[in-house]
Amino acid sequence: MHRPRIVLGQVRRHPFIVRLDRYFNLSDDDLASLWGLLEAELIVNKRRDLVVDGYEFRKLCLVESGFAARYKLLRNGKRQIVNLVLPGDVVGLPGSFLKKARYSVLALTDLKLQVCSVSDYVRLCYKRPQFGLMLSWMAIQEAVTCAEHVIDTGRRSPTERLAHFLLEMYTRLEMVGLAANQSFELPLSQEVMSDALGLSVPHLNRTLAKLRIEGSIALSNHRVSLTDPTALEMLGNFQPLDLTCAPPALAPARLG
Amino acid sequence: MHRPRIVLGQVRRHPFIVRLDRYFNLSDDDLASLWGLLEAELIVNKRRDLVVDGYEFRKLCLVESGFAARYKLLRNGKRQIVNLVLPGDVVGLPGSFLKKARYSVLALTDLKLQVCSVSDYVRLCYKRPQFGLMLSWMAIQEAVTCAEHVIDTGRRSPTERLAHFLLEMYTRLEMVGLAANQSFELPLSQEVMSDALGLSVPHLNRTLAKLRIEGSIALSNHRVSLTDPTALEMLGNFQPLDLTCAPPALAPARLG
DNA sequence: CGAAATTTTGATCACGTTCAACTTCAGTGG
DNA sequence: CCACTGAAGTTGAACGTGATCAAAATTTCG
Repeated sequence: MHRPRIVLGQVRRHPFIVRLDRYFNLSDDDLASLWGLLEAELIVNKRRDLVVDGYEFRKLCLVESGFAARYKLLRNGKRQIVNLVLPGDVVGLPGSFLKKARYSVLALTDLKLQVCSVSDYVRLCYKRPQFGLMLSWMAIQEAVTCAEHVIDTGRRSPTERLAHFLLEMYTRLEMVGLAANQSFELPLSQEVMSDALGLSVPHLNRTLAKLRIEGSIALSNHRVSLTDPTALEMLGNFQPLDLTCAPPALAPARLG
Repeated sequence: MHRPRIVLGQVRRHPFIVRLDRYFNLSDDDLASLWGLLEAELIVNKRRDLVVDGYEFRKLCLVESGFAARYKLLRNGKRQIVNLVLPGDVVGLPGSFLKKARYSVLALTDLKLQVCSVSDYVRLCYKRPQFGLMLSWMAIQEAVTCAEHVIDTGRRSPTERLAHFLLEMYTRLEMVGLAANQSFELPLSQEVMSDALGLSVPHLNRTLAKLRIEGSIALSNHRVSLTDPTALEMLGNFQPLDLTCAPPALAPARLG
């Protein structure tokens, strides 16, 4: 089987690695091990379902570029988006660890992915324990993002929710170099946003308009500008996600 | 320092171990390693905050018995409960992996806990990689529970939410032997439930009454009986959480 | 037993949904 | 280039749900 040569310099620019490297100081060796697992590079077209609720899925897909949504369709016909998947995120976390996926994942734009199998990854975890910890870190990040989302939909007013959402998008995109100067590209329809925030489309639209009129944000095409971040932070009560750095591999205790 | 002798038979009955053992076949050796990390056994009284939003927390506390709530207090005075912590769950996941905790954890009943430090645990992960995977599994479970909670608060009607919630409680408690025959002890005030489900107390009360009148549930003191589980499952669209079992430690590929 | 917390009930009202129409825009083919 | 089409965004009016506030009933606990 032919394996392309791995160019570490390029790998280090991959948004997933950029994100991980904040918490783990990845050695060239680590990168080589991880990239050695990859089975395929995949392009998925907009509107395609990547993961389907109810079916087994056993891959981890590192998102190099593009947006996706993890969602659930309910009996009553409504849709709830559980989380947006941005560049640097992983598709298949948590779905690949369940006997059958509970959510579907939909490509909101064209997507470029690197794919590896879960079993290969887990095997690597046994050989190099730091990879197990990386998985934990990713899952914890996922859990916290989700927890914040519970608070959004549970107890925040529509305006607060939207403010929080936009700030979350900004910081998550900024982490991977896709946002700067209080401004970023957000290729989501209002229907997607409303299903993420648990609002109706008309009400989301009005809420968006409200923030625009107040001068807190500006929109053009799909570019969002946070023109009054302070006001938004006040509204949304947003706190950036600050995971600790993982302790280094070698136990500092009991040096022999 | 005095360490109590570890009685493995007892450890195996600990709800946390019971829960983990479904996914990992824990050897006596694993149990000994894990129990060797424990620093203290702790009793926390009802109404005490175990973790406080905004403060550093670096412990993992295995809940042997009792109920707690992970919650956030918002600017507007409202409270959202992100997740209920049941016997077998871990307090400090995810809080201990953040620079500062983002949520508080409140004891809803008296609590009995086994405590270990995060850095000790992580150190163990490097020595025995399966512990890193266990942490991943726990975090993934957390993420999925939370995701389900997003759907609840986002797109389910109050009745659906409550049905889903009661079924979730039943299955989580059943996993650790605290529920059977469609019936279980749930020592939560209606205020707690309403803050978990994002409803007002009066409305939760009415919703509870509705399910009672329809004959789907019965309540006495704090014992819940699911008298018509089928109806509830229909309403709540509940799916039990079925994590995969972790692959075994030894890679089946390339035996040398 | 008395005090406090919790549960239950009722009345009112605001917010956000729903449904429908209309506008704007992007893409396509005549 | 414009007409056509379908998707996405915007606006309006009416309705219903669930919040809010208040008070009563009940339970719990010191």
